[in-house]
Amino acid sequence: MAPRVVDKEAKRRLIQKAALKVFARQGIYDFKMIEIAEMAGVGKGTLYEYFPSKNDLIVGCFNEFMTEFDEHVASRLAELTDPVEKIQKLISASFEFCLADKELLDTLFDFYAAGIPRRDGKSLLSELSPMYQQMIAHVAAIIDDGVSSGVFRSTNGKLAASMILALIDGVMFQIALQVVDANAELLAKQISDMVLNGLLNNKGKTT
Amino acid sequence: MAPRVVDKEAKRRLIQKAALKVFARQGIYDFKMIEIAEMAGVGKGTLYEYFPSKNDLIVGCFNEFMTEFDEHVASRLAELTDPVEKIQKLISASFEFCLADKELLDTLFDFYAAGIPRRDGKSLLSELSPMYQQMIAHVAAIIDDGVSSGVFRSTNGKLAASMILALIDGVMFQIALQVVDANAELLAKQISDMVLNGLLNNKGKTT
Amino acid sequence: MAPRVVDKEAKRRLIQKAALKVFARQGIYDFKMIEIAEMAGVGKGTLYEYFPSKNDLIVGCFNEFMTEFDEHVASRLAELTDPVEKIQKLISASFEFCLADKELLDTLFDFYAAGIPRRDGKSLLSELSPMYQQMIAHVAAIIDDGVSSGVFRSTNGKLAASMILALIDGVMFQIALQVVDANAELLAKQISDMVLNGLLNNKGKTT
Amino acid sequence: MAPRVVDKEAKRRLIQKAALKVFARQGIYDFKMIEIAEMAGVGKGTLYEYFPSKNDLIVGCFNEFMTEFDEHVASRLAELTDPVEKIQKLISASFEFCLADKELLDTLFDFYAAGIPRRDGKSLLSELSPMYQQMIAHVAAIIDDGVSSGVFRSTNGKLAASMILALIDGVMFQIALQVVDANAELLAKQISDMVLNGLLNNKGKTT
DNA sequence: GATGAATGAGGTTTCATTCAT
DNA sequence: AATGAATGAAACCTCATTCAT
Repeated sequence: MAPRVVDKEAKRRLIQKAALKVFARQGIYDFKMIEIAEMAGVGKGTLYEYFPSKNDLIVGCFNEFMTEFDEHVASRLAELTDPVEKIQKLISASFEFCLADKELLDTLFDFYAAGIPRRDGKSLLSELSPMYQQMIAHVAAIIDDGVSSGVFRSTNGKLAASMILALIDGVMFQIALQVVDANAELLAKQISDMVLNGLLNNKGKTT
Repeated sequence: MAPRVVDKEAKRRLIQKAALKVFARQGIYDFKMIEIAEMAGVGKGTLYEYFPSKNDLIVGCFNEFMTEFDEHVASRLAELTDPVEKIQKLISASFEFCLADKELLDTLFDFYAAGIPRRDGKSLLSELSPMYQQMIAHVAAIIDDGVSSGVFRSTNGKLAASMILALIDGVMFQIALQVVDANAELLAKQISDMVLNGLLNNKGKTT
Repeated sequence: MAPRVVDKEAKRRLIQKAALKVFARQGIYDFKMIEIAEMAGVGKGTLYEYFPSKNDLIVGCFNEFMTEFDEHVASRLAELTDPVEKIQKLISASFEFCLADKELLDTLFDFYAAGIPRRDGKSLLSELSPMYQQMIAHVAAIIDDGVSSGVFRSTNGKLAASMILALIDGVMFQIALQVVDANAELLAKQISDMVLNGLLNNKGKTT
Repeated sequence: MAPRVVDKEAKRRLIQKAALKVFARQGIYDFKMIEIAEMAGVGKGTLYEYFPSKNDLIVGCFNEFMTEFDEHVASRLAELTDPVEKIQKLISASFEFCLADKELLDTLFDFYAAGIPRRDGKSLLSELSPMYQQMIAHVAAIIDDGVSSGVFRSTNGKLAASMILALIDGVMFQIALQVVDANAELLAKQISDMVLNGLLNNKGKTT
C-alpha cells in the first residue's frame, strides 16, 4: 500500500546523463529541452520536476561533472606521499577521467567558457572560478611540500600549480580540438616530463 | 550617378569591433543582433549588408581575431634567430596580444569552445582546428631547430610545441577566469622558466 | 500520466476554417499568422503544432477545399445515369458548392492562381494541376458516354470536358468579380443551355 | 547644350517589361523590387522615379496589359460586321494575344485573382471589375445584334456574353495550368463551335 | 508524479523605401 | 536623373515554460 516510489535521485542522474549526451552533440547553447527529454525517455514536463529551468539543468550537469572529477583525482592521490608522484598522478588521473568519456571532453570547454566572468560580473557557471581556485591551492600545497623537501627547486608554488593545471587544460583542449592524439598515457608522461625537466639541455651542466 | 560612397571595409571593421565588445559582455551565444547594431551605431539591417547572418558575423570576428593574432606574433618573431629567444618571444607576444584588450580575452574561450568539432563533425568555427594545427607546426619547427643545434635536449618537437601552446592557452584561461593575475610579464617569464627548466631541482646533477 | 487530451483532427479543422475566413478577407498572400490565430481563438504557436509553416497552412486549406468539392460533386452525380443529366448536375452542383460559402469563392481564385506552374516548375499549390486533369478526365468520360449513346453529337470528349469546366470556372470568376449575379440556379440553367444547345438558331434546320 | 534627355515613357515601358518577366517567374506577390531593378538593368531608386510604390508598379503593369489587350481585340474586330464572325474573331483574337507571350499568361491569373473585391471592399486591382463589365457590355451588344438579325436564337445577350468570356478565361486558365495544349487555333475553333452549336445532336431535328 | 498541448515573448531576417551623393 | 547604402518596421518561427489532466 505504499505509493509509487520513485527514486528521484536516480531519475535525476538519468536526466543528467541524457543531458551530457546532448551537450556533447550540440553544445550547451544550442540544445532544446525536448531533445534532452527524448534522450532521457521522459516527457518535457518531467525535466522541470527535477530542474527548475534550462540553466539549472546546465549548472546541475556541470556541478556533477566537477564533483566526479574531484572525487576521481582525490581517490588517486589518496595513498601517495611523494610530491613528484603526486604531480605525476594528478596529471595522469586528470587525463584518465576526461578521456574515459569522450562526450565529457567535448562539453568540458563549453563549461569552461561558460565559467568565465563576464563584464557584467555574471556568468552561467559562477562556481567554476572558486572551484578552480581550490584546485590551484591544492596543487600548490603539493609543490610547496616538494620545495620544502628539496625535491623541487625553489619556486612560487601557487604559480607553478597554475602552470601545471594550465598545461593539463591546454592539452585536453587540443585533444578535443583533434590536433593531438588522445593518447592519455603518452601525453601524461610527456607533460610530466616537461613539467619536471623542462626543455633545456642542462643535464650535467655544473653552472 | 553614384550614391553615398563608403569605405565598406572600414565599416565592416567598425561592426566587428562593436561585435567584440558585445561578445565580451554577453558571450557569443547570448547576444542579440540589435545590441551589436546599437553598439556600432548603425541600423539592424546594416549588419546584414556586411554579414549574411548572425553566425557569419561571429565567424567573421573570429577570423579577424586569429588573423591579427598571427600577424602580431609573426611580427615579434621576425628578427629572431635563437630558438630559446623565439620560444620566449612567442610566449610573451601571445600574452601581450591577448591582454592588450581584455575584451578579446573574455571572448577567446567562447571561440575556442565553438571551434571544437561536434559529434556530427560540424562546429561553428570549423577553421579553428586547422589554424591551431598550423601554429603547432610552426612552433614545432622552432623546437626541432633548437634540438638540432643542441640547445634543447632531444624531444618530440611537435609534442613539445603542443605543450607550450597548451600552457599559454591554459594560463590565458586562468587569467580570464580571474584565478591568476593578468601580469603579462611575470607570467611570460614564469612560463618560459617552466618550459625551459622544468620543476625539478637537477642543476648540478651529473646524470 | 496523460496530459490534456484533444481531438487534434477537430482542432486542425478549426484552424482551417479560421484560415479560410482570413483568406477571404485578405487573400492568401497578405494575411499574417497572428490573424489566423486570433480568428481561431488559439495562440500563434498552436498553429505551428498543426501546420509546420505558413505555406503548409495554405496548402492544407487548399487540399481540404478540393477534397470537399470533389466529394460534394461526386455525391450529387452518384445516382445519375443519363449523360445530359450528369452534365447538368455537374454544373449545378459546382455552383451549389462554391456559392454556399461566399468566402470560399473569394479564395478559390487565389488558389487557382497559386496552382499555375511557374517558370521554374514550382508553384505553391503543385497539386492543382493533376487534380484538375482528373476532373477533366472524369467529365470527358461522361461526354464520351453521351457521344456513344448518340445523345451528344460526335466531339472530342476531353476537349468538350475542358470547355465545360472552363465555363464553370469562368462564370464563377465573374461572380467573385461581382460582374454577374450570384444566382446559382439561373446561371446553372443558362450554362447548361449554352453547353447543350449553343448559341445558333439552328433548330429545325435540316442540314 | 540641351540637358540629358531621357525618354521617360520608354524607360517606364522598359521597367514594365522587366516587371512582367519577373511576375511570370515569381508571381505578383513573391517578387522583390531589386529583382525588377536588376532585370531592367537600373538601380532600385530608379524604379521609384517611375512608380511611387511597389503596388503602383503592379497596377501599372496590369493597366498596360489590359490596355494592350483591348486595343488588340478592338483592332481585330474593327472591320467586321457579321455577329458570328465577330464572336469567332473575339475568341481567336483573345487567344492570339494571350498566347503570343507565354509570360503574360502566367501572370494573367495573378492579376485576375488580385482583381477580386475582398470582404473589406479593397482589392489590389480595383479597376479589373469595371473593365470586365465593359467587356461584357461590348460582347453583349454583338450578341443582341445577332439576335435582332435572327442569326442567334433569342437569348439574354448580357448573360451569353458572360458565358463566352467565361469560356475564354476558363480555357486560358487551363492552358496556364498546363492541362490543355496551347494550340490557339484549335481551341478557338472548338470554343466557337461549342458556343455556336452546343453539345446536343439536334441538327436535322424538326421539333 | 508524469505528461505534452498550448502559449507568446522574443529574436532573426527580409525588404520596401528613402535620400545623400 | 540615377543610384545603392542604410534603415527599421514587420512577420515568421522557435522554444522555454506552464498546467490541465
